[in-house]
Amino acid sequence: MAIEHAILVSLLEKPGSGYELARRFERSIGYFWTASHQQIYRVLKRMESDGWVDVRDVPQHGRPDKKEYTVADLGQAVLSSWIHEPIEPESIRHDLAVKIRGAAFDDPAALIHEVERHRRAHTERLAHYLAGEERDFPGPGRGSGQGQGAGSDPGEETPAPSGPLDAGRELQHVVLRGGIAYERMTLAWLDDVLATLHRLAAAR
Amino acid sequence: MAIEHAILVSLLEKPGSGYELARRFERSIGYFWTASHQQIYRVLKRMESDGWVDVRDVPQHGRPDKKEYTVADLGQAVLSSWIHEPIEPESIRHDLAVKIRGAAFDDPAALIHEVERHRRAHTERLAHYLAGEERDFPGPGRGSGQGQGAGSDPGEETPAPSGPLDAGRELQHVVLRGGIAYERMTLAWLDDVLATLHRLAAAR
DNA sequence: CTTGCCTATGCAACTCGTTGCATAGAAGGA
DNA sequence: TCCTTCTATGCAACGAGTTGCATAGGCAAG
Repeated sequence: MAIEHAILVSLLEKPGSGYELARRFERSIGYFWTASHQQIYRVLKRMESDGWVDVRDVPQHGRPDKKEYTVADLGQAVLSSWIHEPIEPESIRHDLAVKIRGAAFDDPAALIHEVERHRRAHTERLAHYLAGEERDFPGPGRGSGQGQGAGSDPGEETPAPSGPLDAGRELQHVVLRGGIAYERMTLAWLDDVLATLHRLAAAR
Repeated sequence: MAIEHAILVSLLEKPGSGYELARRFERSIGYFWTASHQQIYRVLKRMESDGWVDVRDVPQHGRPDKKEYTVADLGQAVLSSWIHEPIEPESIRHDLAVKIRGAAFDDPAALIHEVERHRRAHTERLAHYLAGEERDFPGPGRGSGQGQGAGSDPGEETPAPSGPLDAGRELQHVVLRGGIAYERMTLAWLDDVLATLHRLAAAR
């Protein structure tokens, strides 16, 4: 009960075809949700027959036609009611943590390369997020610093360019800051893991 | 291809029944992996018929008999080869982030209670982890501080009580530190989200 | 000119995981 | 006494998600 909602949000932000959705799920939305194109096509078809979205055939020059999906009124309503119903705070599911605990019954040093590989991948992701932030949310106002929560002073309004309709942008930004904080935290933890593995290898 | 491995690790740390495994998955292992008892029973049965684990019937006084599972040689080998094969760095799948972006097309203020609820849940989890750390890993050495990575100086050996066989404990501790860092990061981010929502609500 | 990649959509088969239900004895509280 | 909770195991049905494959035109590099 959730890919539908992610698709609805993405289509509200910008209508598009199944293919385009699949690419978005590799990018901005995919930072916190993944889905393969097969799944997206299947779900879109169901959503269409349920009246959550509308389709429109768009011929293209030199490319296959695409079906552009838009959110229907019913889809809006479904999304709204989902937003209002509470969900369980989710727990992580981290393969690497299982491997680390399993390494106690194998050679811990053998994991060092794997952990370094993950570290590189997360470094890349962080750089990618930061580049996206620089591109889409420039300006000095509230950079994603230490993730210290930016205080909780809702009183002070941003003086100059506080447009009325950029709630969407603000919310996209806070989600992106979450991704950045997650990657930073993960990198620090992986350093901790590496130090521990090295210590164990040295003292074997 | 992973619950099997989590079960193998858990059984290596301590043999037990399906029921006991299910309870562990709500606790220590469940910090980074969840599984319902139905699934555990089903997988255990398959693992047994594949020769990865051995079963032993244990009669009990005043309670239903239980089947105690132990890891067989083949299971050890399977786990070892899994540990040595590389896995993809996983991405998160965070429902709340979808809701937050979706709130742009609904009332952002309506999310405040939900986010506060999540914040409470994560506060509890953090307290739970910290209590577990205090209990299982006391002593001053390397408390889970800012998650700053504890440096990367593998040269310095802990002088006094560096037992030879607590590789398992060390690895359990570093995984727990990961859970703690995750919860701290999440709490900071939720504060950021709350501040953003309040700002938007004030400027609506 | 062939090989491979990009756009674009989709089916079929399978595994993974959740939800709902069932059984059954013992212990403890209302 | 009845109701709930805990231990302990399990089936059946469904939904979610992955993997493999198929089609098909255009474009670019070797």
